[in-house]
Amino acid sequence: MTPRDARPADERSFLASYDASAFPHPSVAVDVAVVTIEDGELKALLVRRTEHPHRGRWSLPGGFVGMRESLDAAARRVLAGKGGLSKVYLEQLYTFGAPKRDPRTRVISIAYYALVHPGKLRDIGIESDTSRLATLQVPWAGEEGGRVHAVDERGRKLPLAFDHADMLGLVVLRLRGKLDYAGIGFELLPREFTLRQLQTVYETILDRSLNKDSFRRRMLASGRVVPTGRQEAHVGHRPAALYRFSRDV
Amino acid sequence: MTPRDARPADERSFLASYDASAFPHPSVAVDVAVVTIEDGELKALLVRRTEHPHRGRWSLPGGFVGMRESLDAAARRVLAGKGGLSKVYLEQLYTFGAPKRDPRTRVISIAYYALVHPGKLRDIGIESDTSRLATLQVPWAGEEGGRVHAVDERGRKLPLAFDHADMLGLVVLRLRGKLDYAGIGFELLPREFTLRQLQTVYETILDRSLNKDSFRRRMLASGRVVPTGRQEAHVGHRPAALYRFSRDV
DNA sequence: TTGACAAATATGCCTGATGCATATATGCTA
DNA sequence: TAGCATATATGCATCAGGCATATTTGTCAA
Repeated sequence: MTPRDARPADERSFLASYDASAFPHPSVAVDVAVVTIEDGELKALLVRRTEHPHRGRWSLPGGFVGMRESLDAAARRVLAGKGGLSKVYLEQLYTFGAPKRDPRTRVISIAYYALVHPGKLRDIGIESDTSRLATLQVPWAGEEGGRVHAVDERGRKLPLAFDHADMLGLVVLRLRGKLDYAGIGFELLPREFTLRQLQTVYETILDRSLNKDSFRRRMLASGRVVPTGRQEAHVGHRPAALYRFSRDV
Repeated sequence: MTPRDARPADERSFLASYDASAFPHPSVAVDVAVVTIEDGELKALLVRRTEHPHRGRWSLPGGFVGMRESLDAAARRVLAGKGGLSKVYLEQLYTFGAPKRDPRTRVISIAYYALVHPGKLRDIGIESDTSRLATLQVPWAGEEGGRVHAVDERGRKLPLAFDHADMLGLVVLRLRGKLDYAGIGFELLPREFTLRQLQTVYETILDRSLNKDSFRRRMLASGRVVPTGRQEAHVGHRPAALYRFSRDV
């Protein structure tokens, strides 16, 4: 939509008929869930809040949307601010707009999620006092009070600010839904990977074990996975062949 | 996100550290695609714009989001304004925020889609000078210039305002993706329906024909379709059994 | 140098779902 | 009351997924 439909449709100029300052506008922000898989666990990048509200809690990195900036551009700017994450898979997730989600003023937030493989994330030195990679604990699907928890390396729950737990919960559901459909699994792996690594990504996202043989057959038959001719080295057993993702079909 | 992360984290009160009037905010609107299936065609409710910009073009019904109103509530309010569409399936689709999508000022629009069966829509008297049910012509998936067209009953293209063609395109993709997964097909049918009607819904959304026997077996085996014991009447051939949707698996 | 190891890779079979063809049932209409 | 058009039922071939078993191959330790 755009003009106020309820307005009398007389012949004033469109500038006169739409006065942006005539009523208050909400603030618009983006929040970005940077997700990776490490040691068979889903993890997300969290930053500690240093200001009210929810001071001391953990939140997704975010920022306000500039007046001349697209939503995607705002999300990429937030990513760039977090140590140079560029060229990563980024997709809009959902828009959160409960009137009281921020106690200060009305803030509507467009949530995004980015997928990175753990090596890339560790390279840019994420862990610090105000930034960490938190493990996502996903309760059983549809379970009562099935909210996603973020925990530290010792399993202690990290308190999340605002509705960011809802955002992370939606990320998990979206990943499960798009896993087969789109090439999401590959975004969480380095450029070359073994089928075992790919299966671990699938099993982590789906939170269930998969049949090894049929997984292998299905992936090879899909044509989205092509052998590079190389194989792993120094793994203490027969090395697996390395594959890469093929976008075409 | 919420506070300005770049701000110095000193000890001023949070009210002082966040001045909503210090920088301009975009307008926030919702647009709702009311979708139905009639005569084996996907159709959407369009309204004719009576003001600039895109005066005379067709657009999705929409409205601005109130400062104390959730996004879902805003979308339902828009629906209620269109002749009393309540209790319909409504789901957030995607948020469109290109800086120039509205030439007047920055407007960020959260697109929704609603699913209705055609009887319900016809009952409330949709067709008029400024409102109509337009057929969606969906080009072959991934085809060059694969934009969705809205056409009138004679097949003439209706010009769409803003990025509303993109919105309708996304609706179609979303419907295809969620068709098997969620109970979307049933929202486009009356409370009791035949398996043939359900198959037509599936074929219309997927834009391909399905095997009748396996479709029937699959639906009955899914447990989401239960017989009511009743059957159609006066159809000029053997009447089909009537079924209804069962939410519990 | 060689054998044990651990996981990758290969092969075969069973089962269930889907595609397809054919046969039968049934309310409506002329 | 016969014919019609479509629903419903049954049988079979094909294919993908689940599962078990056998073989292959770098690594590491004796």
